[in-house]
Amino acid sequence: MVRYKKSEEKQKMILYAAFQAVSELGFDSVTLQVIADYAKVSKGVVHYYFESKETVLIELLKWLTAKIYKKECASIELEKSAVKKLHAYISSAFVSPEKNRTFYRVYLDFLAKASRNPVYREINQQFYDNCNAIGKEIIQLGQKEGIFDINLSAEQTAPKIRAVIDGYLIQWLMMDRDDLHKFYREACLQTVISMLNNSSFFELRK
Amino acid sequence: MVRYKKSEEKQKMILYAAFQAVSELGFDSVTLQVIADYAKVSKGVVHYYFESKETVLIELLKWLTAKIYKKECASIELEKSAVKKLHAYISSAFVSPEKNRTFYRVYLDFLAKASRNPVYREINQQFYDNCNAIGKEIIQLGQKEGIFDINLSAEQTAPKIRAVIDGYLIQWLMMDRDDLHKFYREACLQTVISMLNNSSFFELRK
Amino acid sequence: MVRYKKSEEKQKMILYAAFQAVSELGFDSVTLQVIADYAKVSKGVVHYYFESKETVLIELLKWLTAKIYKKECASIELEKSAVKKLHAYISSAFVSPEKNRTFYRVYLDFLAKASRNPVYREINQQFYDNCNAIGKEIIQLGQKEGIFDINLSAEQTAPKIRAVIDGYLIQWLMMDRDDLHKFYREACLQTVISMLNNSSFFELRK
Amino acid sequence: MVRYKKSEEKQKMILYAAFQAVSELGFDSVTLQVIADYAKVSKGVVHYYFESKETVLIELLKWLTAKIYKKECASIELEKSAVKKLHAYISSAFVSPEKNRTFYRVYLDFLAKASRNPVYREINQQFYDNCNAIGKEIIQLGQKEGIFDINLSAEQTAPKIRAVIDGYLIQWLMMDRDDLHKFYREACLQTVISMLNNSSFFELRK
DNA sequence: GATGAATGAGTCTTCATTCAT
DNA sequence: GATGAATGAAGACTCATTCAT
Repeated sequence: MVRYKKSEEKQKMILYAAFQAVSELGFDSVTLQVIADYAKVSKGVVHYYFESKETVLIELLKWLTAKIYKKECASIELEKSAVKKLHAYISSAFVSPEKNRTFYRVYLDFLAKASRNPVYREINQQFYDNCNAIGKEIIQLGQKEGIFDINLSAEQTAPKIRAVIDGYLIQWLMMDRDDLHKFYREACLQTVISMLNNSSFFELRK
Repeated sequence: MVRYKKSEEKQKMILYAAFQAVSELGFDSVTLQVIADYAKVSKGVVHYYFESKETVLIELLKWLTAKIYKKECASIELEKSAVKKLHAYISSAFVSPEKNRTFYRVYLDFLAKASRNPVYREINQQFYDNCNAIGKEIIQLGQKEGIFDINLSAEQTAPKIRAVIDGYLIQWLMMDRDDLHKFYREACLQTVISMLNNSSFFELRK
Repeated sequence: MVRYKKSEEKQKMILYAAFQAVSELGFDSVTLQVIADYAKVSKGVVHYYFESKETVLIELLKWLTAKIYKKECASIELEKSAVKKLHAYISSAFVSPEKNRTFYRVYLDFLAKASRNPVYREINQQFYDNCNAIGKEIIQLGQKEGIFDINLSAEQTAPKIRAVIDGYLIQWLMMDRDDLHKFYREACLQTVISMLNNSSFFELRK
Repeated sequence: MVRYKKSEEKQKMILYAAFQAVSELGFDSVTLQVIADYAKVSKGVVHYYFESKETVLIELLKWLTAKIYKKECASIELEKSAVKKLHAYISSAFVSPEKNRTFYRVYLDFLAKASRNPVYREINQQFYDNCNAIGKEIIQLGQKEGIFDINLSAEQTAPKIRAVIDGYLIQWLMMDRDDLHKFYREACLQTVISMLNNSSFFELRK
């Protein structure tokens, strides 16, 4: 069957509607009817553009992680120094309470699914890989600049940055306090920087 | 009363069955029939002990987080120094690939729900508070011992420890590689220690 | 899952309701809701007793063909001579306009399905085999009695009897004229008898 | 008009596509999309040439039975004697395993529908009438030739020929064995001949 | 003439919940 | 206390039909 042919635009529209719907209601509670309602189309249209509900969700997550990654890329590209790039990266991750809430709600549903389903895990792995590429770039630049510990393996350290970002953002989401968003962003930045600066210190004192 | 006791035991049994079931299948896919099957009781029994499916899940998460917390408490109590307590705490959090997988799958489902539902959020907050109490105790002890940065607010820093632990464990879960479990535990420990040691450094260089 | 345990009676009731429903509306138009309505139970009950709609239909056809066969068996057992048994067999097949209509409508749906689906074909083959056993018995008895052509292979001739019966009953059904039922029964009987008597004649004149 | 002609051709094409589709999938499973796919046209075209799905099916069956009848007519016209015409008729009915399978699958679906729906029954009646005209012609010729029982009413006997043909072909279809096709054709021929030869015998011995 | 996007009614199926035994 | 039969609401999915282009 020839699908996806013409209106890729409409597909995107449906995905965005699904994103809003999932964010507000959660994976379990989102029905195709709800997605259709959010997209202001009939139920049949969703099926017309996507084979199944599962497909909608999978495409949603591909689209979403790709979008996040692109934004992060764009924001670090504007900066030159490692520290500024790191700032930019983390600021991009902590974009705003509203957007973080919307995204991380969906992302948590996604992670929960990914913990059991290889298809979702694969998509997340792609996201991780992309984020790690960013992390690696920043670490290596910082090492060249002499401000990050030269002994760190960029390869092994990059994932840790993402782990810390996600850890903080998830906790922030759970706190349900928008006013703490800035605090969490700073905390995250601090933790990452201390991680990149001081592993040698840690080794000495261990 | 003996009867009451027996009831309580059976309740626990059902909760444990629900835990296994949710871990394997996820919140969405778990039905009361499945829980009953895991518990080797009839479907009616589950309803006999719990008002509704929702109640089962809520009780499950109360029980689960309480259990995790107790284990963590027990493990740090055995140690005297701050560093050893921290080790014990993190080792307790990174108990084993199998147990971490089982727990964090459920916990992710839980967090996803909690991001929208105040009831679940409340339960998680209790868990966070408990964990933060542990964190605070360790930080303050370390500060007394002179090995942790004295300028850190224990109150504000304790949550960060949990954020880092969860961040690492979630990423580990996504990697689906049991052999990396140890690596993630060490990375987590390093990050936490560098966080506690070096905030002054960070301040200086910023 | 433990199904089919207790109320086999209710299963039969649902099958009978399905039989009536299919006969009146046809396979395509019969929904589980319709079957439930005919059985005067809720829609869920049908699913409780049968895995799927397909299962209902398959069981229906097993049950139906078994029932027809049993009746035919019972009717020929009462007779002693080959001709009388043949009469009984065909009379049993041409039981009454109402019952023939009800059964053959369903049976035609069944045959249509069986022409493409091995599962249904298998069930029909069982029915054919049973009918052929009846035919064989009659033919061999008639040959012993000296009234049927001794040169006929009972094995090869028995299926022909059923083919002729079905051919006539299907045509009768299409005519939609109850008053012709008797005529078709007699025509069927004649054709079968001439088939059993005269193959030698045919050979001679060919 | 050329336009009209083109239309007619396309209609035939769609009907033929529908025929193939129904034969392979059955009435229930055939959708307009499937028919369109088989005909290599868009879904809209089918609706352009036919009012509704039902119309497609009805026209299909008219077209199909007319086609079969024409072929049978053509084949008996080539022969002179009654026996040869009968041979030709039955050979035409038993044209080949492939074609019989294709046709009788559809025809069974058709009969199943006809058993409840007067519209389809009407079309089939037309087919029966046509077939009976052939049968009558053969019988009367045979009676003139002195090889068929002169006491037979051609009017009443002709339908029986078709009943026997259909009975055998349906059973053959159910056996799913192409190698038996020839056997069933011969058996059908024998049965019809014995039917036409020997009714007087039957009367005598009854 | 032809296309295929859009609609929404209708179907199967699942499952939490109720309740008679 | 315990069971599992019964219910029916709700969801995913299909598909004939319509209609703008």
